[in-house]
Amino acid sequence: MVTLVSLDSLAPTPSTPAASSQAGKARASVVSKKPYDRPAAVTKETDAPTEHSVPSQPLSILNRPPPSFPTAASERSTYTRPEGSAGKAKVTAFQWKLYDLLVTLPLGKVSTYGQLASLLSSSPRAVGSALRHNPFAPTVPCHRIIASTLFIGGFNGEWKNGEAKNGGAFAAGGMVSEKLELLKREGVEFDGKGFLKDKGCLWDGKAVKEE
DNA sequence: TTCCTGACGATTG
DNA sequence: ACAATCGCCAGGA
Repeated sequence: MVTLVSLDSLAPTPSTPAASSQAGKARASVVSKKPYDRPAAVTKETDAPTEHSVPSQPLSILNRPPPSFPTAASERSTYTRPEGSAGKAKVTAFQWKLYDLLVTLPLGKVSTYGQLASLLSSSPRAVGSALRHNPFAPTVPCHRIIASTLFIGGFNGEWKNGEAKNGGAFAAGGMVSEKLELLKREGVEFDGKGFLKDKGCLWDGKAVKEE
């Protein structure tokens, strides 16, 4: 059993909403140059963090009973995402496929967007997109997915970019902190810059048989 | 339908 | 070693 440590230190801040918004999406109607989508520089366009009217959902996924993951087709056909969660109400076929794959990822291991994409004959971007809409966390362990660089990556909509690179301390945001904590409990640790310590924790891609 | 945006990854400068 | 581009493909508007 998992004894949940109290995560009082987690999710203390309302977090800066900056990154998730379209940072510098220069409305490229004429596509000669695409502004790359990395929210590297924090633009202060969105400066209305004061409200955050989302007390309905506790910030910590860890303090919430794990949602059940429907496996029967009949249940899936009627399933709708809870209000407030990202994405459309209906879970798409691709997403079910991805979630099915994810639940075979062994505890104590991590995978990458690229690896999942490869296994599904899709693209890493599509995988990331589907993961961010995962309504079944942490039952469907999207927290075990990191970037191919072994960087911790994102969680629950937040993405901590390579700010770790600058030698500066890697300051994970609230949600990413939870991802780190979840993984830590599973025996997967990251260094001070947000990179996976032990490459041995990488998944070999083989599903676990549940006999 | 068409267009455009992403929790990415590999290449190129 | 970095930073900026390009390609990918699934979803949403």
